[in-house]
Amino acid sequence: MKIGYPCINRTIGCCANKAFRLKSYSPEKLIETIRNNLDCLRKILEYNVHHNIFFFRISSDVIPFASHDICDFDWQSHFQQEFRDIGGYIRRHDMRISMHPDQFTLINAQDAGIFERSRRELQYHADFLDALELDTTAKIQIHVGGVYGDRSASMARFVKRYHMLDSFITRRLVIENDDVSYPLADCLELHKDTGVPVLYDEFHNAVNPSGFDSSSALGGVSVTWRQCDGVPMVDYSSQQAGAKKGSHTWEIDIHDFSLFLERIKPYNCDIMLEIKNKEASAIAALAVIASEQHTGASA
DNA sequence: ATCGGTCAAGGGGCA
DNA sequence: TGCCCCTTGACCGAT
Repeated sequence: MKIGYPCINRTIGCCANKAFRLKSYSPEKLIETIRNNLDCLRKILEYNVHHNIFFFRISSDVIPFASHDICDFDWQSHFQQEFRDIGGYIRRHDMRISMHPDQFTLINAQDAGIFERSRRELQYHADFLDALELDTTAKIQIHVGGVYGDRSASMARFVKRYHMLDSFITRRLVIENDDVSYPLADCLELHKDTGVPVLYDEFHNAVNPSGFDSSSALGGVSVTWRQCDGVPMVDYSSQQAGAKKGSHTWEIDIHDFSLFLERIKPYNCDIMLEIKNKEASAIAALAVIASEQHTGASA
């Protein structure tokens, strides 16, 4: 079991997801920004290894505007050496990597143009992971998409569109139960029609449930990940006290996390902590696991 | 130097 | 239909 955090490190003082406004786009600015982001990504990964954190979500913004019309820059060739170095570092340390395109990536969109832009965005993410020469256990996670007033039609459209995607995308694609539209039961249904692995989000399942507790959810998703997909990825967060329902907590609740681990004990998975203080919570979570293993060994 | 509205991209919920 | 919210942090123009 690996523990990870998404995109940003708050300790080391650099930013691997630096972007800029479309209005101020220039090829020079793009190159400079990518160089900064890759340098920082490398530093974050080194920090992670040093702290036994072997799961990381890489920001989609490392290459700003990568799938936008304005960008015709061949970043793969220009930064080939940097990608090889970083990819080699990831593989040497057996790190697990995910990426998460944002909410505008909708493969079940009614509009063909939105689908096409989403397809290009997914292509960028797949190209990125390919440039790092990572195997198919490195995943791209997306939500199912919009409901558009007709859930079954929109799920059918997801299946149809999924089958239109090239295999170099689908071999990395996984879907995640979301907090508003498509709960876990729908994702498992879509797995049946597509074979897409399902990434279980514990917090979304609490906010938008569909009859699964943590344990049965893990049981359900575990069989959707094949050998070539790696062990299931799981997103974990908890509610920020006093904030709007669905707000991610600032700091991991160690007690709640321990209970979660206990409930999913029979299953192996890699856990992504979607918690705002990032690496601090990952380190705290690792301490919990270490102490429980110690307790278990001496019991 | 600091503040805060706004940022490529959509959709959902509510009035 | 139209408006505001989302998740999120940082850009960048206004002051």
